[in-house]
Amino acid sequence: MSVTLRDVAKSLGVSTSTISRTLSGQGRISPATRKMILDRLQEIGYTPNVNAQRLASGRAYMIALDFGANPHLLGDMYFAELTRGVQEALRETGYGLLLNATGDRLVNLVRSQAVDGIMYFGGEPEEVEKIRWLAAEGMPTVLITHCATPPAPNFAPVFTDLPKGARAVADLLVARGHRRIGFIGSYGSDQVLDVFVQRLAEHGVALRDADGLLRLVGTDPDAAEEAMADLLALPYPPTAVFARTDSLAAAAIRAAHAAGARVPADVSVVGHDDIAFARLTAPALTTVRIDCTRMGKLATEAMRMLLDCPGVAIQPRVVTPELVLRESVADAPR
Amino acid sequence: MSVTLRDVAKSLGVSTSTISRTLSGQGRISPATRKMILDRLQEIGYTPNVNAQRLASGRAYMIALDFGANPHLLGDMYFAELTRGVQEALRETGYGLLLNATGDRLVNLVRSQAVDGIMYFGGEPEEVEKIRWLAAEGMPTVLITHCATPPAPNFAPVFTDLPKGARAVADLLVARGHRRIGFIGSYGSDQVLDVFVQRLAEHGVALRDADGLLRLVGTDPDAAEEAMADLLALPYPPTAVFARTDSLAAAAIRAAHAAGARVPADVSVVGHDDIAFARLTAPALTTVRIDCTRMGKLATEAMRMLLDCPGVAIQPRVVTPELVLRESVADAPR
DNA sequence: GTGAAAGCGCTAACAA
DNA sequence: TTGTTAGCGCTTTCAC
Repeated sequence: MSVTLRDVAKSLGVSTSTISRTLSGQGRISPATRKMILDRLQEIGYTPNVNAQRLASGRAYMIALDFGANPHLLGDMYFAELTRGVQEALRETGYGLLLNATGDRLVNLVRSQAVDGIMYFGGEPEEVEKIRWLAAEGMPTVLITHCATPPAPNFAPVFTDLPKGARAVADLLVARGHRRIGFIGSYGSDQVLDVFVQRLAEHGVALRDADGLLRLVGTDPDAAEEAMADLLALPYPPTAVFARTDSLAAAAIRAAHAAGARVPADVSVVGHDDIAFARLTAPALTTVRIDCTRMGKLATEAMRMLLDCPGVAIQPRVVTPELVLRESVADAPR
Repeated sequence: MSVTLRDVAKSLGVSTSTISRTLSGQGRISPATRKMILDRLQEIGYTPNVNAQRLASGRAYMIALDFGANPHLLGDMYFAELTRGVQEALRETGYGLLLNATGDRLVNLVRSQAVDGIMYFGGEPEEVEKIRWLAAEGMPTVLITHCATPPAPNFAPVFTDLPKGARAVADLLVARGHRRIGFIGSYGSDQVLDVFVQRLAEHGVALRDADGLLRLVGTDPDAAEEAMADLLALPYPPTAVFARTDSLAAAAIRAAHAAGARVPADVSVVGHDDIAFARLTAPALTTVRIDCTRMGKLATEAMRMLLDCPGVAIQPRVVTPELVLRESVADAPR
């Protein structure tokens, strides 16, 4: 078949272990032999069989990245950006990235030695619990999520400070003179919504479902368009609307146009996530930036800590959302 | 360490090979033992070591998906959708998906037995050549691209019929009465542009750089905004503009708004790719749909053919673009 | 600093 | 139909 370590060893007149050491950098070898081996290896064009390496060493040199059941809730952009961050962090580390191997049960991924650890992106309570259980079973896991979660042995969380972003939006809107504010998005309980409402309350602004200002439409842009139309048709319509995702915000802008309302002159719109498209709406979207690439990087770093320093306690890593001011917010019309 | 096949065999009173056969489905075993083994295995909770399997069988049960140097040219959405398609097709096949392992040289991926085959997404001539070379070297490869390419041993292309889409756009615009048409996007040579211009010519419509109607801005939305502004400032401005990507089209719409031109009443805009956001612009974008999820599926199917039936000639698979009519095109103003 | 040798856990001839 | 046995190609003690 292909050229093996033994073949090479024989042809170089050294033992397999010497070459193995040279390649791994482990154990001492004289600079001379080292150089000789490296040079000859280059010529010969030898490529180690990774499966043999994995079997012998008991390490997979592979990390799994798995997305929860709700990839759409969080959007494709999350996926792309997060993955990019992971890839960048993994580059030149010797680790491979195994994508979304669900279907295999997650447990088997580590048990079968297919991967050394699992990075999981998701936020449902049951998912979080599952991941923590994996960690408790001894598998290195990092959870990328939106809720603060304490670290644990073999477990490192990476999360966003969602409340901070929500507060920033509330502050911005109030500062711009808005008193009548609507919200579009989310299903049931949502940290962003909760904190947003609470912060508004602190400013003396009430955002009540009873006033028709709360439209829990989930993540469907069509529903968001309807919701926005409803909002604008209210006897006393909001002068600003906070949409839970940029897609919903874009839909809201569409609905505003359709209703003949100018954005932001008549109604301000704020999005959330800052996906690539947020700057391409007309007007460009003021939104809360979640740096997913960064999350991917942090997650990967955390995983490498878990792998390289087993037993060492890991600090949770948090990504701070950032308000991105663009064109879709103006002073409240008087 | 963990429980091995030998442990299990011993505890069941059978040989390792019997269990191995049961698990793989290869070779005959009596239904009775088969059932017994499966049941006990369930209880015991045995998980085979994949690296040992891979080493012993010489198969990696893993496929690489690699993106070329231009992930941005083709957009993150391509990435997300394509990957989704691949994942769906891979589900329950027993194959894993190794993402973007470049950094390792592609050749080593197969040589090191890390993967059984490589799916590559990219279109630069040198990339295509590289991939064909890999195939010639005996590595199963599928190329996902935009240019028709003949299949070869170990090589299967999956591509889009870009000319068809370009023609459809030309036909649409002309049918709607447009005679003065601009183009935004692309760097140098681009099949879409070439075919678009030619088709327009067949309709008796000239799209000439000399008239300032050709704006080769690459993929930068900001540049596209400028380009659109320029276009609209022309003494004799176009009544329709075809943008090479949806992002550029969105930028063009923004520029039109800024210039006080109504879309589509004053100027029609057509995009390309139909990314998720195309329906969220205001007005919603008429565009050319490229079904990336489908491409991912087809690519995966092709790869499995390559793997399961080595030596068998593979038909090239082509994805047909589809014109998606939305709101951004209207009859030419008179 | 280097080599010999014993596995890593499984698959797949080959026997039986 | 089932068991025996020899590897798969590498890492890693353990001597020297």
